[in-house]
Amino acid sequence: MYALVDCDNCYVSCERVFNPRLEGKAVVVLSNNDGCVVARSPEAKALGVPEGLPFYQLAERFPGKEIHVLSSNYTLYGDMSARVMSLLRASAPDIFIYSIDEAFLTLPESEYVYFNPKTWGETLAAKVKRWTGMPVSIGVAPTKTLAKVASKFAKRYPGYRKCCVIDNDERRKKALSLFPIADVWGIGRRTANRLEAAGIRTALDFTRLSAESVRNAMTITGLRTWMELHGRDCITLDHLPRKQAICTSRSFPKMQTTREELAVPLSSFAARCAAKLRHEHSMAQYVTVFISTNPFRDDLAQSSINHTVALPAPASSDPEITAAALKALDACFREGFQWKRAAVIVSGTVPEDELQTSFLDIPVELKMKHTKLSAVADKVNKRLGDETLLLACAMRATDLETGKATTFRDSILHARRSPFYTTEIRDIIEVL
DNA sequence: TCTGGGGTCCTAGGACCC
DNA sequence: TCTGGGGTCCTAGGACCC
Repeated sequence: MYALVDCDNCYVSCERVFNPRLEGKAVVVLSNNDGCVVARSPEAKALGVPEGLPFYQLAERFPGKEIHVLSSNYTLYGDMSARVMSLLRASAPDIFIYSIDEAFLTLPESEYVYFNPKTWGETLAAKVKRWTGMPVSIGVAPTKTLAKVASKFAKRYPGYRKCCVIDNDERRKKALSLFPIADVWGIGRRTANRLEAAGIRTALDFTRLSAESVRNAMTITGLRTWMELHGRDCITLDHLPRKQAICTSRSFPKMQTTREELAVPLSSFAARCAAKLRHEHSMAQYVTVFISTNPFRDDLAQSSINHTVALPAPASSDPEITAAALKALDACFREGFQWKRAAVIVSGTVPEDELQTSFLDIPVELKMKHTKLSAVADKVNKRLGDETLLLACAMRATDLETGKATTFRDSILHARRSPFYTTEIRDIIEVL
């Protein structure tokens, strides 16, 4: 059996833990640069605030409504998630963290005789809430797709006391008959529209199709979902392979026009990619830079360009990845456009310990130097915060008025961000 | 004026090889 | 008139997830 543990409105709940005034209110959290709505409280959902709504349209669309708006605070959400996950890890032998707000737990079959999943789930949800402040909903079922279904019921109906179990055929069919096909894990908007047009409205309707017709219309991935809904466990998530590509991309608060303006954020993205590679114990063979204009501005010339540079040998250090990214930028930069967004993508990853055997002709001493430098950078930045130590090319020239050099991160808008309650000593809540 | 970020998997079709 | 057979690898595009 699997248990899916899902944080309720994760980002909003993180904020409410430290700002209880937000309880019971319509609350939304915005994306980077305060661009659009990425999380909503149930009250905001009830008002009809759609996900992805551009922030500037919020006041137009919902005049006179009291909606609390917050910038996203990923430092806080990441830390709160780690707290929740550590409790889950202690409660089950096998855990797979699926996203910042979800984890699948595998429940040991051998203990079923003594094990009541319903009581176990209710107890776990209550403990997570009491210890971290985070409300979670738990679904227990023989497959991951059914566990997802169960968790939605646990979330929707308070009667379940935060845990819904689907453990026999009668319950499975009953649940699926009440479950819209569009809400099934693995069925996206496109497929849902097609199915609904064919009169398939619930998950139960879908399970009544033949395996063959599902396979023909939706390929092997659709068939897996179909089998999972029938109670056959066939989606494996453990042993996730090394990431094949790692991407860091951002929109700019203001459009950029010169090569120099783009070089600063791209240096920062490159170093971020390098750090992610090192975290995975990987090295990359290719570095791609991607720049694009603002597609919403019909009045401006549009362009979207990318260029890939092959590294002489697999790399994961800030200097090597950054140098390649700037080389790629030189190759794709064009004058006469207003660039709104850029990305660095590192790909062709190999495990870092394969380096020695496969690439004997590289300058080993230089490589060692980069490795040591990166290790120091990781240590400093972990302790004192991201980008405490960074390459000079990731900084804008010193501002003559303030005497300060700034980074790309300094330019990102987050006007309504909450304090770093759990990770910064100066931000710890004072009780007066 | 203002519109997010980061991944995975699958398939079809073309290039290429013998 | 007639134009093989079988395989791999790569890429682009679509669909999905959070």
